[in-house]
Amino acid sequence: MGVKERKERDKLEMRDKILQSAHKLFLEKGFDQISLRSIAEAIEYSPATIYLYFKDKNEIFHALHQQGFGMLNQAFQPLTQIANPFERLKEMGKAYIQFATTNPEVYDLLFIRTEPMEHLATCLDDQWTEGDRAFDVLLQTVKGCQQQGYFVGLDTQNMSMVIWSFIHGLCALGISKHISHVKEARDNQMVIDEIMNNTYDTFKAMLERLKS
Amino acid sequence: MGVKERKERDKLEMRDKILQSAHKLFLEKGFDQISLRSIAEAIEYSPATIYLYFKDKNEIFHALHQQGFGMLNQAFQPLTQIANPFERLKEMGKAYIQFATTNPEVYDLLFIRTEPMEHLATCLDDQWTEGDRAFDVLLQTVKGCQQQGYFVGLDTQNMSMVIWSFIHGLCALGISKHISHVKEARDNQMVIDEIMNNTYDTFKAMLERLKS
DNA sequence: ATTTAAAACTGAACACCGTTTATTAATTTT
DNA sequence: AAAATTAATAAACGGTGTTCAGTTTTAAAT
Repeated sequence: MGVKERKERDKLEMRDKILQSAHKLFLEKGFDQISLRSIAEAIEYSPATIYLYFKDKNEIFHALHQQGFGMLNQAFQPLTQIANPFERLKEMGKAYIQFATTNPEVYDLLFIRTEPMEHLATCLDDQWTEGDRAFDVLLQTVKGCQQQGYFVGLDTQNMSMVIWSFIHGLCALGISKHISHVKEARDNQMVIDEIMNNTYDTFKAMLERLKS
Repeated sequence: MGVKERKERDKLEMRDKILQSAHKLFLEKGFDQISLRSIAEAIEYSPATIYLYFKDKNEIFHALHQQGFGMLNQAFQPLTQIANPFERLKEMGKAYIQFATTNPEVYDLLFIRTEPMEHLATCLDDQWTEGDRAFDVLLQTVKGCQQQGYFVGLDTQNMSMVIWSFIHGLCALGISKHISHVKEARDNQMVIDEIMNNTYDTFKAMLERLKS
């Protein structure tokens, strides 16, 4: 009777087991240190077995990608409470940076690595729904700010892109070890965080001045 | 007599030959499609030979990294002619975006990939001189802008970081195929360029407003 | 000119990687 | 109990970066 159902459950369980192991290895060793073989070993199955549940490695990473977006959305959840759009915008940036610095590998997967995007492009149903949704949240917030006199005369979409570009650029540089110039010190994570915070504070100060 | 000198010349020539082949393959096939074996084949030597001239693959990429900075500096060369710092700043951004979109693989190597930075970290003499220098150019330009009434009251270094973060973020998103939301269209390079230009125009408009 | 020392180069191997296929083992259906 | 279906795997394929014991080429010394 319920044998078919059980099999489906088993299938999903196995998928999940694979993903969990992948996620764990991913956090421990970073993106390009994970191999199908290491995942297979972790779940105590042969490497070939994984191919019964996933088309290829990219599909696994795409699944992790979606999972990562779940984490990001969760981090953004509390912000919906903030009624004032400009305050919300500022807190969004803070939360975004916080997310990126505490989950650098995940951020890398979500916004820097091209593999998940490339896999997406092969999916026929080619669209980055998670990305679209997240960007729309930003868009609405910016629109709210404009209704309160910020950024007037500037296109909402372009302004949102400016903000996203800045925040992403800051996080990307921070994560990828490309901030070393700013002489204060080198390679010390504490210091990099400090630079990122200072930079973000300055950006906020800029935005403040754009109120008419 | 001059045999030692000739040998040294030969050694450098070989290094250069390897680098040239690497650079060519790099432009043709992209970063992670280059293998030492393909480089070896291109120069018609055995893979093992390469290890007589480079410690490992990362050292090759670090050399390409430096070479890429040479290209970037060259692209920035004409800008020194522009006396007005704010005009120069705006053209710098334009040139930077131009460079990134026409040489995406090089940009990727210079500012996104972590491998060259990681190799650098193992170099004892650990410092990113090329990066430092380029950032200093930006810093001086921002300082010039401030002397003309722009961004007053904002820290020069932080302001420079804001600008670099924005431009880098824009380029990184453009290159890495993460711009697809902005609904106008999908995956069309023309459109991505357009979005980048619009975003940059908006950023410039923002900066314009920050004159006291 | 011949031997010797050194430098340049390479074939073959090692330990990995993602992926495919033929085969075996387990389970469900008949 | 037999047949059919499903699940799992061992083994192989073609690829990767890297190492090292040898060979070949070159220069120096005799």
